[in-house]
Amino acid sequence: MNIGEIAKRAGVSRSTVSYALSGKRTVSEATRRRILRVIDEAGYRPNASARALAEGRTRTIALVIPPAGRSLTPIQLGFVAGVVAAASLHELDVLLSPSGGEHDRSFERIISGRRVDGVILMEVRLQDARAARLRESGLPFVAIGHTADAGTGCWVDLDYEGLVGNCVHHLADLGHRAIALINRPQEFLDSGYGPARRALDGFTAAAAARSLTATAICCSDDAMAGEACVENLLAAHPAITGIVTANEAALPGMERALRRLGRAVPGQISITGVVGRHWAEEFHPPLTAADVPISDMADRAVELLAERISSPAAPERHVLLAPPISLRSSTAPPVQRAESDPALPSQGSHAECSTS
Amino acid sequence: MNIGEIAKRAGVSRSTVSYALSGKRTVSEATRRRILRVIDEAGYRPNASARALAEGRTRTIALVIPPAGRSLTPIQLGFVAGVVAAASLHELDVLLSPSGGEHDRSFERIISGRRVDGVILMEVRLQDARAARLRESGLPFVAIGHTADAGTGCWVDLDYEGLVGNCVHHLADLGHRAIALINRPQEFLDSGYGPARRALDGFTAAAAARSLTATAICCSDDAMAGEACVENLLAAHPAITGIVTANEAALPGMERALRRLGRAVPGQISITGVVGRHWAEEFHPPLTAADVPISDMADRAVELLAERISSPAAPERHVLLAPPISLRSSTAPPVQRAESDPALPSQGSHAECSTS
DNA sequence: AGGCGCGCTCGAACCGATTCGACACCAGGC
DNA sequence: GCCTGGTGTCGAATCGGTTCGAGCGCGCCT
Repeated sequence: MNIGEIAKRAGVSRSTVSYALSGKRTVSEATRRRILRVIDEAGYRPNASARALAEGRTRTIALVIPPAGRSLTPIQLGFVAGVVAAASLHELDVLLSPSGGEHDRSFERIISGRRVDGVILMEVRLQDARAARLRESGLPFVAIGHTADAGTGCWVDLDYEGLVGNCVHHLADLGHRAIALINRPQEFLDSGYGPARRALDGFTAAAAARSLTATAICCSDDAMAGEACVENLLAAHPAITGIVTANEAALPGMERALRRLGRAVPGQISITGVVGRHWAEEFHPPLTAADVPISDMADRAVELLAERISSPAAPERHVLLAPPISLRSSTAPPVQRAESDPALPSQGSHAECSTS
Repeated sequence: MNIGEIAKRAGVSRSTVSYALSGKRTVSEATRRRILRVIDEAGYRPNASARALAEGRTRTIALVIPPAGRSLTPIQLGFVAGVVAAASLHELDVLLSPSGGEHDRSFERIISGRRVDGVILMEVRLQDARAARLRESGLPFVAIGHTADAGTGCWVDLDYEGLVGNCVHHLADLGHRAIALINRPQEFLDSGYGPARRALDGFTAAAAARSLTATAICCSDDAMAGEACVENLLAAHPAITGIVTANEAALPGMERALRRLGRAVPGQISITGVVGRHWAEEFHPPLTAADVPISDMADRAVELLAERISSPAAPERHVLLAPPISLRSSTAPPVQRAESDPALPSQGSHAECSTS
């Protein structure tokens, strides 16, 4: 069933059918009605490949995900779902492309075969080969996270530096004097992954500004690493009363370690950070944190891309999101140790216990 | 840069370029070399839309995911990644399609616009409108999970009935006499979601075969629900010593509840079930479970689909996977309560505490 | 009455590939 | 010397749409 068949049945030419459907030229009401009735009866839909060829656009965007071998984190997962949903509202379909290693052929196939009108690039690095390739190809694209040359290209990102800084200030305001950052894995930091780098920068700067004793460590993206991390951290730095985390996957392990060490949250240790809402709410007690606005980011990315596709000459736009800290119940003023008025003996004794 | 331009530069006709590339007719060695050199210099790749139109196939498959609004479970996420990776090996691209609610337009667009050569349908129900639509359209498709009329259509599924049965037998072999099943949410059961239904059937049948006291309950797909679920369960049925779960998302909450109730695993309560490996390993202690072979399932689904696309007349194939139970450390013989030799007084007293 | 403009429709070109039939060329066999 | 068969190449048709230029019929204005 193609447009020619419809035209024949309606007794008009193919072009008239096309115009009746697109509305790009006027078609008399009577003719239009007749054509639409035939189309309806036949259940006709224009062939997407033919239309793409003629129009020069595919109405499809690519979403480039990190190497598929490694399991995606729930935050990335949410992002994928968000992009699909947002694209659906723009009548765009989403082609999923893995990248990295053997899958680069797929990426290359999609780019150079002009299978898509634009690309959303997840988890970009400060130096990113895929971004460079896209720039060279001239295909519109939006990066999630920005590359080292932040001025060029469109991107949507989270202000990790500011957000982590806010967390530090939040702890400092409560009276904490010794704090720690639990960051993403060391290899992310080494390979120039922006969020990890900027989380560290923001942490260091804010801690310095408030004259806090600050310790930053990296932690693999899993619960077991989080558990070990917190144990080592508190053993090496017993004075720490506040923790900022940029690593959501480690949270369940952190919770486990704190419980085993007998450190109450927020009684003895306050925890905050930048994590997905889901993780913040699953934590026990619910985590006071800057919630990563995943679906916001997905919406903005698709919006930026759609805009760029329709007017490629428009200036490149950037979006830097900085969600507020959602107050839940994992932070509180630190326990006063032996100094002024020991008003809370039970908490005090607990604290002594735990440091032994 | 198109095939005509390449032909001109190489001094041959367009068809010769095409044949040199596809190898479907012989081209002299000298000509072929010349053409390839020109292609290489120009960085030419055939336009995917044009090729799709001419060949009548898009070299793309659709992966239909559950309504995107609800967060995907990690198991589904892993499946998406697995399908993308497997498809990449077959030189197929993957178009992601949400389904359900407002997103059905996207599904319809993909199907009737012939954007893809085949479809993989996730999370099918026993009665599934999408499967019916696909059957009607004649597009090859593979379902993950099977519909009520299991004979028709291709599918890949897990033998939930047998697997949950194995878990029951495992507990029975260890000596447990009172067990429970923690299933997927009630609404899944009600809406005819196969895995939930078959898990229940397998549980009931195996428990009856071994004359066990059996309780089956449903539980929402999140940690808080799991926590409440285990608490209520053990309060209502204090005799229970073994739990089988088909709900991986509830595991963290179950762990939390058991710890708070002071029930040691596997000392006082044994736990097993059918869950993704990741979840089994994150559990504390590591969960003895039938690991859902996610990437296996993805591979098989893509393989079946690729086969069906290349030879649509071939008989429809089904794959029912039944992975073995991986022994980790969350199951053990039950504590003997007050009967024969009370060899473990401390555990016994704990048990008394917790039931109070 | 002639000319103009407008509304509607048609035919043909085009997008960029694949594929089929035809043909030129050359070697070998009678 | 002619026919045969195989090899290599070309031109044209085709896939199913979109879009442009042109033409037709009609009413209105001068």
